[in-house]
Amino acid sequence: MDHAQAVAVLRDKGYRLTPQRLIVLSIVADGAGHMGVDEIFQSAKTAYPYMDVATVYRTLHLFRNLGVVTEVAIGDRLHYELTDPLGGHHHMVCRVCDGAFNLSPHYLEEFRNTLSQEFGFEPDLEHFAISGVCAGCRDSNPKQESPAP
Amino acid sequence: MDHAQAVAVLRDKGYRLTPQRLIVLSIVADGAGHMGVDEIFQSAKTAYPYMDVATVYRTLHLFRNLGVVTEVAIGDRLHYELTDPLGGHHHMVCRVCDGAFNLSPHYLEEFRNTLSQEFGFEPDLEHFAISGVCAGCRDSNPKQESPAP
DNA sequence: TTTGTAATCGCAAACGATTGCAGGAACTTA
DNA sequence: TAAGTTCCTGCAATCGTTTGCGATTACAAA
Repeated sequence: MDHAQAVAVLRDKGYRLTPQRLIVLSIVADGAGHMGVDEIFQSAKTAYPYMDVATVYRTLHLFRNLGVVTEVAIGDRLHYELTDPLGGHHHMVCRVCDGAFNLSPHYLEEFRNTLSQEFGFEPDLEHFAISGVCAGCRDSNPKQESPAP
Repeated sequence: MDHAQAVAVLRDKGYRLTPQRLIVLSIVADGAGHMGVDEIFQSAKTAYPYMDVATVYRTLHLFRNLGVVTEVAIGDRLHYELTDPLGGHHHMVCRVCDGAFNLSPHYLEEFRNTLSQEFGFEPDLEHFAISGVCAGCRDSNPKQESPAP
């Protein structure tokens, strides 16, 4: 999905091409993946000072429902990026450094098949992030605060 | 984990046994799993009218960090239940009917091993819910609203 | 180009969740 | 049992996100 394709999707579905939507789209498209809402909002405000944060949220939700952007939970905040046309990738997010790493969907397919066959449950595995600790932080960082004295 | 064990954990770690904490603990222990915060708060307020919702949140987070309760995301709301002493189970949550179904951890172990071996990434798969559509809703409910005309 | 109309926006209020602070309560020690 | 200290609570302010509403604007049709 690129900028032009996204505009075509909006027009084809009958949604208006407002300056606000085009600005948000450009920001997400030009950003280097995983953009937070406030990051997008601040950037949009410099391009269009009357921009309201509610509009940013509404626009991102519209884009998400149209499949134009993909929503990724990093920590407890949602981030957005242009949808990967090849069926997408998943994310591994380190809870120590907040770094995000891409993961091929291949690794989840077997799990999906098991759930579907054993329980008849169809999981939404398209866009979700797996929390954990990355190799770098695991090897160097002593930070913890869980079930321990 | 039962009520008495939870109290022992609090005392052993040096946390105070306040009425508020004991009330929240009893409510979660007596509830039939997956209790929402407001559900817990309303119930606590009848037992102790001065109870504040901030205290409920602080108490639940403390219990979660101590491993006394398990936090489960259902929809976009967090729910709580006493931690399963057998290492816990996961949840499959239907996004149509919001029903929650337990899932043995066995189904995630293979996935965990793959991530650890291939990427050195240690995922937090202890307490998370898999969103999707359950067999009942899949077979009967026509509700949808995604990338379509 | 002008007009009509429904989609969309900005604003402000509201919501669930979190945090700072000062008073009060639980536990320890004597 | 009484006193001291630290933790914990209630309150209120705040944060990020969502929603209702009247005003504005993009687009279609004349």
